[in-house]
Amino acid sequence: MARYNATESEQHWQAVWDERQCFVTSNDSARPKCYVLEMFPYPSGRIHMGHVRNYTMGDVLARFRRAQGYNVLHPMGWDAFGLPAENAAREKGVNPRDWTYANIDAMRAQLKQMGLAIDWTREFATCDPDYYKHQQRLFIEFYKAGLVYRAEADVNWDPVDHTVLANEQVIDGRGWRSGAPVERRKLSQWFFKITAYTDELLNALDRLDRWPDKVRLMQKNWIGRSEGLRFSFNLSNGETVDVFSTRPDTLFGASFVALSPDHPLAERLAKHDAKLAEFVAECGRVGTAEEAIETAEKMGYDTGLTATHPFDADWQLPVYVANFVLMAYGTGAIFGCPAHDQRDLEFARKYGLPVLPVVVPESADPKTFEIGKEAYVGPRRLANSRFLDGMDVESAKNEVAKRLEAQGKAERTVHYRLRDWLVSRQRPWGCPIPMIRCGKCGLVPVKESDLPVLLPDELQFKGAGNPLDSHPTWKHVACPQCDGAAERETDTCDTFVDSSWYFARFCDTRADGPVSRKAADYWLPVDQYIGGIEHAILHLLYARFFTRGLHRLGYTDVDEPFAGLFTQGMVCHETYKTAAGEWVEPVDVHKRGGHAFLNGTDTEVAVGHSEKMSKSKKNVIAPETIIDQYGADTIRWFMLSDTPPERDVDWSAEGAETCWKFAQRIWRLVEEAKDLPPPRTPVGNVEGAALELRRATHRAIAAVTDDLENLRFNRAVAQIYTLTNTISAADASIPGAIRRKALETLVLLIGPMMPHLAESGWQALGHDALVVDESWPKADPDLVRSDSITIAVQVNGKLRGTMEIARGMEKPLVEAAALALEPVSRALEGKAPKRVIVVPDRIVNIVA
RNA sequence: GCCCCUGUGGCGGAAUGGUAGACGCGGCAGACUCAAAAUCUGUUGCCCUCACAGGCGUGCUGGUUCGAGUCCGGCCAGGGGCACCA
Repeated sequence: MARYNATESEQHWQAVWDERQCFVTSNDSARPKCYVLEMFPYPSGRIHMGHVRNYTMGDVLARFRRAQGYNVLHPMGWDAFGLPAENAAREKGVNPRDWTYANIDAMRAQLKQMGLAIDWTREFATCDPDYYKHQQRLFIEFYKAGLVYRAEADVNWDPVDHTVLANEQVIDGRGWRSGAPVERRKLSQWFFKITAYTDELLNALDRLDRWPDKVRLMQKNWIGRSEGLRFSFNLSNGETVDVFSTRPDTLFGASFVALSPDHPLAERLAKHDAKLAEFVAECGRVGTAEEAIETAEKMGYDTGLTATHPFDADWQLPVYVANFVLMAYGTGAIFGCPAHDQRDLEFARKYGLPVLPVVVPESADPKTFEIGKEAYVGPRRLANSRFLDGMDVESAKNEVAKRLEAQGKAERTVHYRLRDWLVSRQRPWGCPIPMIRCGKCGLVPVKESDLPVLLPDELQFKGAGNPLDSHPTWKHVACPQCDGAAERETDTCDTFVDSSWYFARFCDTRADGPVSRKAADYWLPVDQYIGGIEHAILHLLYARFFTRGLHRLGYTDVDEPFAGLFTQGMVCHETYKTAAGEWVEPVDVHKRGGHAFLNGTDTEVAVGHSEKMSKSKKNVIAPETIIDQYGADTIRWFMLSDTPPERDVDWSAEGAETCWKFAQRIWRLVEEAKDLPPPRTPVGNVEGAALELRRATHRAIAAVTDDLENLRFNRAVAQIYTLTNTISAADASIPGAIRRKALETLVLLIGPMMPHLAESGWQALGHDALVVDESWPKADPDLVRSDSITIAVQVNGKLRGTMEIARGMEKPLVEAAALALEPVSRALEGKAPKRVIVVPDRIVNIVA
């Protein structure tokens, strides 16, 4: 019997699918649509296991939906702008464009080897002028619609990548790519007005019911809505200062007012107060890095001013400038209530300010309750608060708001953590921002007829700074309005802009405008989006915002780009380290008796935790080596087996071997079944073992279908193993036609997961058509549920036996049968049962 | 610090409040083989037992229930997100 030759078979079927254009998708079909999308890759040069896992899942779903009769859109493209190309340019002297397109060619070939059911006619890269010209047009349209603006702001400066970063791109005070501590700089930059949609982005999360709760929660926290009261204090110098508080109920516990060092009032006061100026300057020097913030002590400067308590004209509070008050949140000023806010407490202790509890826990006595090192932030009753005494926190908040509003001093407001999206990057390998700065006319968009603003062919990467800025001619242009000498914007778009609308472009990649309304109406939203959890905030939030922008501009009717989201886990692998502490690659390691050694030696290496595959830990397995050895179907099967798709999976050589053996096993079954009579051959009455095989087949169809619908690939795999075992065990007593039918069903069921093997098997079984053109098998409900079932019999909740009964058997009969069981009477020890609970077709529990 | 998630055999993991451990890996025993690989068959949570029969088991601890891996409370451990956001 010939072994299954995966390499040969896979090349063959990929060529066949290609020739017959099996996966080229029409925008015009009577079939229901299904848009399946995986997050498109950055063209680093080669695919990694994370890609394999991601694209396998999407491919299974795309093929499954296709077989179910959907018109499936499953495209692929390249997130092709970004820093690695610039780094390659700097290190190797290549052109970033050439480097990028060469990488795309290499990765496309690798993806094709995986046998993905992708419509390659829709492929594009974000660095294609034909893509970014539309992005430039969108930028201008967003600008005209008031969704883009330029402003001076404190920005996050990455000193290694020499660019500014969005808030979302600062992780623990460090740049998301470089890992360098981010510095604060005041610069004039371009922003997308994502805050125009804050409420919508927040509220719509509730309707994204096919998104993971975790991602929705992360976005919710990121947007960070808090309701509170904004009100003003009268100051001793005749001015007023606005503060924002979510806890106005604690107003009688106030012991100071604090301004941010960046507050306009603080800056004004500093002009006449050298010590204050020095204090403000020092606050500015403390970085935003995590350590800096954690270790930074609460520091304040007493301005000498006082603020009058809103409810007591005789009550004066000192006004400080304090380093822990952020200008960017709320009003940049607070009232400090040390008893009920940890930061205020630390500040008050340091500067000897009063700490008066005004909310007291139920268990405590208001007269003796004291605050120690921890502020009390719990619920219960107001105390020491005049007209608020005895109220609960919520009522007190309302009462304060009501009274201050009546005085015209306050307003109930909502504040958010979310800031506008800073999109300018001082990088040359990105989509040029299509704006021109004219001395006379100010900021002027590039004329539509002048789009695209193309990147120059050659860029000089010598020295620091943006090569677009230092290019001899590129930035010098005539003003589109006055025709005078003007300069181009040399900043480019954050690459997250590129990925914020690519899914809409896929709907019609030949559209004259950025997005074809007709195609978008047909395809959007994406039915199932699949990618890594690391994009839970950045990419997914930006894409949600951008889709709203597209809606406003009339390109689409939808607000939410991704109706279904699935976040897959990472691919991990064991790590190996020598005694000297150097990482060792898995290919250089072999295992013997539970220990690992360097190949060809007896030098033991330490086996470390399984971690995400990374170059630095040298625990990367290149997918192409696995595909070369076992074929794409094996690696695909591995990615689907055992581990639930949302969890991290451990790659293992043994596991890959197992998957390969399973492919061979299927092939053996096919070879053995070749000469069996076709499934339609009359077999007379089907009963006994033959009926059981038929039932097992239909149960498998039902189960696999249900599991694939819900992306439970690991369970679908288990169901397929079960059916395979049943088919293997079926002997010659079962009519050949029924055995053959079972096997053919198995071949169709593995179609989405191991598509090449399925085609080979289908062909070997005598079919002329392709599996990709076959319909998904349908389970017969009558065969899925059997007539007799095995139910459990418990005594006092303990299993004492099982019995096989007819489905739907009447309760009294079931009860009698259960009581007649020998283990039951033994457990009862002659006692009469107190009560018998019969759950039809499920269980009997006898209470003794 | 705040918020969230997860704890099940040697391992990956199954299990609408109803027979815990499906399926896979690994182990053990056997068949085939001169032998090995591959393949096939059986077996495999732990304890006691020759066996039958028992007992114990889903991080710990209470509770709800005829019945809890699943629901509720408290703890412990691991992971993730946010982090001077008033």
